[in-house]
Amino acid sequence: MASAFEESKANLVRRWGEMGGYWGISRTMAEIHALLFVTGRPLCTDDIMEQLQVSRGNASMNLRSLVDWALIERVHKLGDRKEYFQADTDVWHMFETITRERRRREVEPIVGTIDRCLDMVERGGRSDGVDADEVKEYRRRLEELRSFLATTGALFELVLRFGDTGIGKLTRLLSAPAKARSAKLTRAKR
Amino acid sequence: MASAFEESKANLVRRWGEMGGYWGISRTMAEIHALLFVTGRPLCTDDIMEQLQVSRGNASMNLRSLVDWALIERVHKLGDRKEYFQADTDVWHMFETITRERRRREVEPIVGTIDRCLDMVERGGRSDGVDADEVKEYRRRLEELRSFLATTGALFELVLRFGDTGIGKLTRLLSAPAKARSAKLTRAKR
DNA sequence: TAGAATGTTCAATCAGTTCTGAAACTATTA
DNA sequence: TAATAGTTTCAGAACTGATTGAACATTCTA
Repeated sequence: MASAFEESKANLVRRWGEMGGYWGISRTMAEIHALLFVTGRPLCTDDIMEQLQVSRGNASMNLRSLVDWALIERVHKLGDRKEYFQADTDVWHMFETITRERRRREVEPIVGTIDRCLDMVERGGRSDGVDADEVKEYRRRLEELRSFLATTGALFELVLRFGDTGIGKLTRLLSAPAKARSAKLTRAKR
Repeated sequence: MASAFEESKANLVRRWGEMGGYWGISRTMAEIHALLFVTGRPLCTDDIMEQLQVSRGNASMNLRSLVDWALIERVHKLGDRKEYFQADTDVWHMFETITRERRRREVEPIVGTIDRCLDMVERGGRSDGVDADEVKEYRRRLEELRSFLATTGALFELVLRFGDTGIGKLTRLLSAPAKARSAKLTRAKR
């Protein structure tokens, strides 16, 4: 049973699962995703339960989350009542999906909080024995932070706009010596 | 006590702590970092214990981790035996530090695994009843994944090379209409 | 409609992490 | 060297989040 091929896949799944932990993704969710990613063809819940040794409930929950994240999709087979799942195999699309979702969940709330915090010191006015310079410095920091987050956001959108194949070009382009750039860049367009 | 300024800071610290959870960082570690970031001046262990209501042990451990991550540094005051800590307040530098560390811990192992997995199917040879096309497709996927990781790495280094202030320019530049670019870009250099 | 197959939910349990508090340790001063 | 001030370590407590498994819901088939 354990051909080199199978073992290779199993290895990757295991490692991917470990890494999932570092990301906010649960181990099992990451493993399921990896399994679907390496397998290529759609698998059903029972396949997953068997191959990863997890309970039905667990599989069901995590499959749902993955579908919510749009990292996998349900597929149906004619004449088969079971639901099958298959992973998005376009790595760049995966990246877009994950990053967008994470920005929404993690960056946006922070930006909101920063704005609210700036507001507070703004309208809070000159109170107590707070040093005016200290407040000014505080504001500067918050504004820098917000602008940083905005910039990474813009950068992200930009990278996506260059898309799937363009991005390799883009980096090669930008790391090329400045002189060579202008000509190439106008050709890259879109 | 609770001036608008204080409250504003406390808010930010709380939110930052919550977000820390999403990152692999523990809540307290994130809160300490936030506290130092918003406070600006160095604080000692007791300040932190009091303001965040955590135990000495907890504070000590997390301060150490933050120093390990190079997100804060120890400072000493003349005529005071206590250790003080202060946060790196350059947001871009923070970004560099964190991303570099995360790449090392999270991306590199995955790349290693991918290579090992590719090796396995390579030297494993034609075994059992495995479909040759399936293996080929599997290899394609792994290679795509590896190349994706390499590209993001390159992109990251690139962004850093543009540095602190240059990056804002870079994105504005690149999102500008293609025509306007060539002229500006040669000026941006470095 | 019964009953078989499949999917979902959720309370209880389990596993992994973080936190506390006190003891051990280190460095400094008198 | 003893007393003092500060820091680190660590065993267990508390907490958090993941997982199970059984009950429930749904859909299909005869």
